Amino acid sequence: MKTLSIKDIAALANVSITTVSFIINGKAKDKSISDAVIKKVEKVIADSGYTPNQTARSLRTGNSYTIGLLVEDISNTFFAKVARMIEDKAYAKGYKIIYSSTENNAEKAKDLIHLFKSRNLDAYIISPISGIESEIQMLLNDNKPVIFFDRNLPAIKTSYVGVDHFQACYDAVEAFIKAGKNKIALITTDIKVDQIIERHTGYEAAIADGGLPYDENLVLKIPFNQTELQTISSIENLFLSREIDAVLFATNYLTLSGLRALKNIRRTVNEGFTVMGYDDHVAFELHTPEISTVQQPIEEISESIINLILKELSSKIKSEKEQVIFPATLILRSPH
Amino acid sequence: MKTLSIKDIAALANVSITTVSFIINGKAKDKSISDAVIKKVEKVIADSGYTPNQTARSLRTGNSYTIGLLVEDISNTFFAKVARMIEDKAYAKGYKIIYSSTENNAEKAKDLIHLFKSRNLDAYIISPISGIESEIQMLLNDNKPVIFFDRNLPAIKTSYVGVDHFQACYDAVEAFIKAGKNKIALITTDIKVDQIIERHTGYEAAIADGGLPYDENLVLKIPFNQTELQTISSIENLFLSREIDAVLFATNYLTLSGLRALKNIRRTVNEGFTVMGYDDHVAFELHTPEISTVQQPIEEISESIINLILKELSSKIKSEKEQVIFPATLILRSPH
DNA sequence: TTGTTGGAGTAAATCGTTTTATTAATTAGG
DNA sequence: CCTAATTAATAAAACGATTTACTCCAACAA
Repeated sequence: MKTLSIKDIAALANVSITTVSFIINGKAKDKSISDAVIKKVEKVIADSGYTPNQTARSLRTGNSYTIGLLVEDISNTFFAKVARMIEDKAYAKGYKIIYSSTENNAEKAKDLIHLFKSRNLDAYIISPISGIESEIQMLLNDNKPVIFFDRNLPAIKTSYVGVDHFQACYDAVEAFIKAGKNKIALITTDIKVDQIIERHTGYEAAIADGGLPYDENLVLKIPFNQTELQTISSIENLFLSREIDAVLFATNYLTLSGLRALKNIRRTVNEGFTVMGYDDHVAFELHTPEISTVQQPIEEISESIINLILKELSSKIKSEKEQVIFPATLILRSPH
Repeated sequence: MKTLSIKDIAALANVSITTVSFIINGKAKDKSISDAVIKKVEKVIADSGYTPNQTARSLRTGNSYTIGLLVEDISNTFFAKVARMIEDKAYAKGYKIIYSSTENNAEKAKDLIHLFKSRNLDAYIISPISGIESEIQMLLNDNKPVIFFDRNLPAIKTSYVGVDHFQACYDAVEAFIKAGKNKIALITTDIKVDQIIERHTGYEAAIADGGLPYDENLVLKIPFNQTELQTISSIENLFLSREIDAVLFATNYLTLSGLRALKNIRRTVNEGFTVMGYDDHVAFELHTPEISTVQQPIEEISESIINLILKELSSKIKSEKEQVIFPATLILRSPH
């Protein structure tokens, strides 16, 4: 039994294709189709289990009820959680998600954007990397909503949902200082995007405001493309070579590498050596002792993203771009 | 500047649409198009940055170079990792992934399958639940490859990639017994699928073979739809009310709940009370002491899934269905 | 000379919808 | 009674590709 088309339904109901189409799309009243015909066609559709071919629809109308999600790595817990929440909310409105991981590689990202474009996606949710500006601009010229999150591309004028990382890091360091720490390390990456740089400047500002000297030996910038083993050993090295009483990690995966490093060198977290992670992770909570962390409000972020998209999609006129910045929350656990 | 169509390319190159299509699809030689024309058209395409509209292609050819992935929850680390690996391998072959989470809800899953079908997906990777048999059969009748993984649906004859959970649990319990344990608990869920039931029978068999009495009070079946807080308290209850010297968890998330429960009741894992988790998780490795676990070979599973799909897609004739079962590995950590 | 073959390319049908005209029949207005 | 407006429905074009079936011409054989 091959799948039915609108033609078959029209034949079965003894009406024209047009009539069926109007009924499917809820335009029957508008186009003054009689109630009797509506009922008849609806019955045929229900009995046959017909569903319209989305591809044909998409070709004709130019939209696909599909939203593209482009992140660095979908298996990263932060992105996976955002993906899940976005999916839920999109599903409720009849939208599906198609995703890909850019691996922080501009070439791959550009390629993916072209692929997405050729599929008539209705909107894009992107955690961008520099080097893809012109493809993003292409999407915007196409009048497709593009929402950045997690990271921004200042050269592009589009909506952005993010977190105030400056303040988050400032608060984290300030908490350390209030707890009497004065040899505070920062472990971050060398990726040159605002959202990472802000974390560094937040750290610097809090150090300065706390009256501590800025010691560049306490700041470790991990090269992005290095293996985790290399990262762990750089961190071990820092911990063994410098006197440190508190450490702030600037990303989730660096925190995990840091905890591995601590385990390797058998240094325990306690009143004399406290740790602050970034983004929450079950491992922080189950760690002994529990690990404090800077928590991004994932649910709010996801909700905000999907709301912005739905707003843009539903308004005919070009809606203006918004910048939504959420505060992060300090989750302070045991020794702090 | 609106996007170009094959028509525009044909006009720019002064040839017919047909010729352009043949060239794009590498059929030029076959259809005896002259080298000069091929070169000319290729130049026009390169200069204009034209990419064929995938939706139109899909409508005409009936396939979409898109694979659907349906799992219980994409934010679960196991599924997120599988998703990522599948995505990588699919991308290398020009396929994209579209995913959704079923939330273990048959109605939602059926709905999603219809949605997917109306989008002409080329193949489906599904961690199934019972109640969706007829929709799966519909896909198979349509001649679309469907690969089950993680869970199977015995009523449906299609390829399955999974793990020998019976043996995994048998081995885990056997290891406990060899270490001198004799009050071994099992914490599992009440979902009635083979892959969960096997874990129980593996446990039972090892208990029996080890000469221990089967004590049903040591087996806790957590209802699927209960909140995590409820789960944690049931587990605490078990630990407090029974004398237990070892515990095997049957799923990843139950292990995490179990570790939370242990933390709450301040019971530490040591020689007298050992724990075995399911699926690996950073939290197990960073736990103090480290938590042993039953590890599914995620990379092999993903690779196997994608290979099966590509094989089915490339062979014109109906390829036969395969059952691929991998062994799990016991990762034994500190006190064991 | 005629007929066949192969090379080089194209016109038109098709995929399954949506949407814009258009038609035919009925009703209302003057 | 004639025209205009409304109701109820449809035919056909369009979306952007792929693919089948042609055409046209030159070369070659008999």
